[in-house]
Amino acid sequence: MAKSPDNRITNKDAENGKKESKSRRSVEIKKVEDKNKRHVAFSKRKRGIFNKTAELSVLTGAETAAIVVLNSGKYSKKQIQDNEKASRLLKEEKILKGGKKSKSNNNGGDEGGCSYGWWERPIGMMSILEELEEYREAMNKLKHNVEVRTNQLIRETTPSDHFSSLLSMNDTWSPPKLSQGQGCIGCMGREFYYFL
Amino acid sequence: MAKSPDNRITNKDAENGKKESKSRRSVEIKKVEDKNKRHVAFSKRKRGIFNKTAELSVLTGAETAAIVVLNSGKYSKKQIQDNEKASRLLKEEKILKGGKKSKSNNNGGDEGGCSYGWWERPIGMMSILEELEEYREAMNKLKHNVEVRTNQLIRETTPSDHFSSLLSMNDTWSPPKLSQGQGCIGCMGREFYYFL
DNA sequence: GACGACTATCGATAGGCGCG
DNA sequence: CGCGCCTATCGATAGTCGTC
Repeated sequence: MAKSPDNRITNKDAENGKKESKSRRSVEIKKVEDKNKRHVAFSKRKRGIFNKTAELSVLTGAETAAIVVLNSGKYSKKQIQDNEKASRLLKEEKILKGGKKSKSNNNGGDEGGCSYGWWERPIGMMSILEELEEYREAMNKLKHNVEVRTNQLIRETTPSDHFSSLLSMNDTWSPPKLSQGQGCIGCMGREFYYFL
Repeated sequence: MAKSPDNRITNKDAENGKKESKSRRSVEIKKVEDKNKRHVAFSKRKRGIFNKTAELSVLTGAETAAIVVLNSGKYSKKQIQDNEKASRLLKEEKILKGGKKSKSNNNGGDEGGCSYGWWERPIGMMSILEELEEYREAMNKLKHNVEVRTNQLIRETTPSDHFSSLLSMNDTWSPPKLSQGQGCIGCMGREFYYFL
């Protein structure tokens, strides 16, 4: 911070207080209450995380996976208010193979049922992440997919390109299109994308 | 990042002239060959990803998990030996390493053969990520842990603080210290950190 | 309401450097 | 060698506007 060439815009010194400028300004890490803004942030940051995860995989050769599951308000509420209905709903959605136990003891309240983090929920309300076991097969399939495809693409393009296109198909399960990717497994909403 | 002002140096492709800037300069997303640099990048980026993942969880209330597994040389080799196909591939890999111009540096052993991404391996060489099933129980434990602890801390501090401390304990399993966290599950090497 | 595009900023991080 | 700290930059993204 000592020296800075004047060739850059350094008008940051102008104000001390964190007010609002037109764009980003030191975002506090706390639940975004505005549903719309929250969803926008979710989309943007989700993409960012997938990119980062993919990049790490490429750069270091490590196995990386990012899993992001956004509990829709509707879903959460159903789960909270009536676990039986929730179970049925889940089955209808063909997301869960079998019913998971769920307790109905919690606060509810928030429009998204996200008033507190998923890690804080009672054990009875199994996290979606805990269903990972069921996805093992899917992962194998995905791996096979990748193997067959020999996705050379990944080496010629930046991960960002892949993901920006993949991420644009919002919340839709598209098995045949999952050939490209970056060693990243992404889950959005109740749907799962397999980027690898 | 589509377009950039003209006052910036936009050398994305085929830039032979080394920009002598002291710090970061448009890092190309490809395997970092230098082992030391790669590991540094791994540490830094891993931390960054965990932070991001944690932040997303807090901001949107989504369930998020980041899994990063750096293949240690030992493990990879052992795993390879246990599989016929893999074994054969190992030879192939070594040949590849020798033949490739990129590997002429200093690493005879590298990190157990990471010359190509884990997602490219044959199915026989099961990915570490595919062992996720085994971690389900651990995840439950972790969840219980968090539930009991009622980690209020997460709401008063930035995720970064938690993680910087947690990440400092490199590759050591520390169950009792995992109470705080950020809805993020991290795996490093053969050890697993449960940040939630 | 959701998304894409743009812009101004903030945050992440590649290089360095020093320590143990 | 690995890690922490520093600094100069680059990349991610909060706000905003325009479309559908």
